[in-house]
Amino acid sequence: MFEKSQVLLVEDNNELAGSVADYLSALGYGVDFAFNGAAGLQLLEKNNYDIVIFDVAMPKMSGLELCHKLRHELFSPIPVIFLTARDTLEDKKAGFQAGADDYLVKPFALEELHLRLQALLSRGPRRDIGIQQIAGLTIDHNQSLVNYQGKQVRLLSLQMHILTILLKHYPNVVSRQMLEQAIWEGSPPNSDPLRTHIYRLRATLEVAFQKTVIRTVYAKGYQIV
DNA sequence: CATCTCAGTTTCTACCGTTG
DNA sequence: CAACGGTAGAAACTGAGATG
Repeated sequence: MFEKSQVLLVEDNNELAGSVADYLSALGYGVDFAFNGAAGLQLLEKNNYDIVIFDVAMPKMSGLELCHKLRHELFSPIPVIFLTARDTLEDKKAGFQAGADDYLVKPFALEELHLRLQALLSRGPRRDIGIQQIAGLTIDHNQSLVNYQGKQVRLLSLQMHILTILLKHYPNVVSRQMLEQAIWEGSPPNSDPLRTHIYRLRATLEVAFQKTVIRTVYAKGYQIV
């Protein structure tokens, strides 16, 4: 059985978004919408997609910025196609540098978009994205694996999330408040589960690597050492 | 040194997806 | 559909550091 491919379309032009979505839905894709980059990012954080289509020029957050965040903050290997009215070499270069896999200049034939989608989907997720080397650790964000001197552990998703946030701010201290905000967004739980998660994350890393990875800075927060 | 606050640890429980 | 295992959150207890 075929799984139907989930597509995220981030495009601020209603008319174009509508026609692309209708076309792709008719072909059997599952299509989600966002009308600006910020909304697109929220959907990307929440759901899983097989491929994303970004308009380059959008309010709130441009496609370039969104793509950059997708690659460097979410460490997502999802294939990305840019749609844009600009067709200079510089524009294309900026797109690929932001992490795009393909680039389609408007106006375009819907069939061409479909062909490019198929080509990218057949290649699957990118393998060069999501590997981070920092503080002596090698982190594979796609598989939630952490390596240190040849030793490897797999982390739970929430543990990985915490580690990712700490690494993002390395070598600075991240406050507990900031972590809670990042993990639970608007509604952090009443009790203090962050304690437990930090504790377990530490235990996991220290058992595996025989090394202190997370240091507590009293009343300030946590930092990677 | 007494007290308070912050952090670490452990245990229990609820929830959810998987499996037989 | 029940049993099971994995995961996350709540709560209680312990210990360490700050503060006056």
